Amino acid sequence: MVKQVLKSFNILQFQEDLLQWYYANKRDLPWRKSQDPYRVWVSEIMLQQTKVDTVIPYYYRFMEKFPTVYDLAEADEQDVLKAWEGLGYYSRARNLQSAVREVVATYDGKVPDTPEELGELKGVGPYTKGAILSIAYNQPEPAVDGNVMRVFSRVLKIEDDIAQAKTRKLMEEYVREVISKEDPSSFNQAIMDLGATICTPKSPGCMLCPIAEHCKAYEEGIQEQLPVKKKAKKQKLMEYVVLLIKNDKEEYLIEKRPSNGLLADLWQFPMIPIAKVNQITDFVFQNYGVHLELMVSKGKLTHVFSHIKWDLEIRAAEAKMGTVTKESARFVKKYELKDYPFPVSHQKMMKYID
DNA sequence: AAATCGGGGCA
DNA sequence: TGCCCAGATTT
Repeated sequence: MVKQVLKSFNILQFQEDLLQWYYANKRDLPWRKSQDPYRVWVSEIMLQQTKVDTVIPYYYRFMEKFPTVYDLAEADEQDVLKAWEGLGYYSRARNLQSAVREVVATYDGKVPDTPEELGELKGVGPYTKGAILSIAYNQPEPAVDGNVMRVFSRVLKIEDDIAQAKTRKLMEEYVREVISKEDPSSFNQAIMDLGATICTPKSPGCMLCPIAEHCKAYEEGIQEQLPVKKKAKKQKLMEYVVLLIKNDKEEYLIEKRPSNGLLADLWQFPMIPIAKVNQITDFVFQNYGVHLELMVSKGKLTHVFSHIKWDLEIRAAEAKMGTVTKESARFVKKYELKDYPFPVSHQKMMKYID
């Protein structure tokens, strides 16, 4: 099947046209200044489901704080999460540190250069494994991300649903056949640059495309119809009251979220499910050991995740007595809040604090 | 195979 | 609003 599609495809000419364009037009990105596998690795984790422009400032700060695998391996998890604060998908940060510790312990601090060893590391899936092998170690391995699937679906007119897992495997087969054996690092990065700047999801710039003459979708004028992707289902609504609880020492009650699930290990102000809205003081006393006097509502805000939508009402409260009984909760001064990693939704609430 | 896991930018 | 983004892991 793969060979059949590629029968009428000039692989060598495609490689040359793509690479010539890349050598002349490649983006100047901070993680392209060296082939240090650790630097490549960090960049690839940060770039998962995240735009280049968003990553750049995080990447600079992270590499300054954790320049080598040893610095990251020895760091406190909370410091790593603080460096990741606002970037999202926080399990990436925890998995990265866990994997780096594995590299220090098992591979003497040297990032592995085989698919088998790399694939065993936490947070390193098929894409990241291929990206490290090709970009840092110059091996002709596929690194199939959203860009690659979009470009290849158009160039070869592949109409499979790219939301399905088996389609990624199919794409890897194509890339193995088409990838440059002389410069696989540049080849993979060239496809990504092309996907990010020319072969974009909407209104692709085919008139500027260096490989338009190889593109079956362009030939038929169906580039806007590809790739095929099943629609995502809409977010589930979750409603909470969020309490900004201040005690007589001008401290605020915060708690650490569980180490599994949504926003794992990040901190937040206490959230009360809307179903308990009529028993807030009881709920807080039972769960936190704190007696409350509820104050005015400070306003509402919404926060949208990939699969959940939070509707939040912000409510002030004063702690009257009692000691905090919840293990994961504590009162902290306003100026100490900056030392804890908070999700963006709770950063938005800081402005309601006196 | 489908659900989970964040946040920002864009039309 | 819905869609996409240099995806991986869990169910």
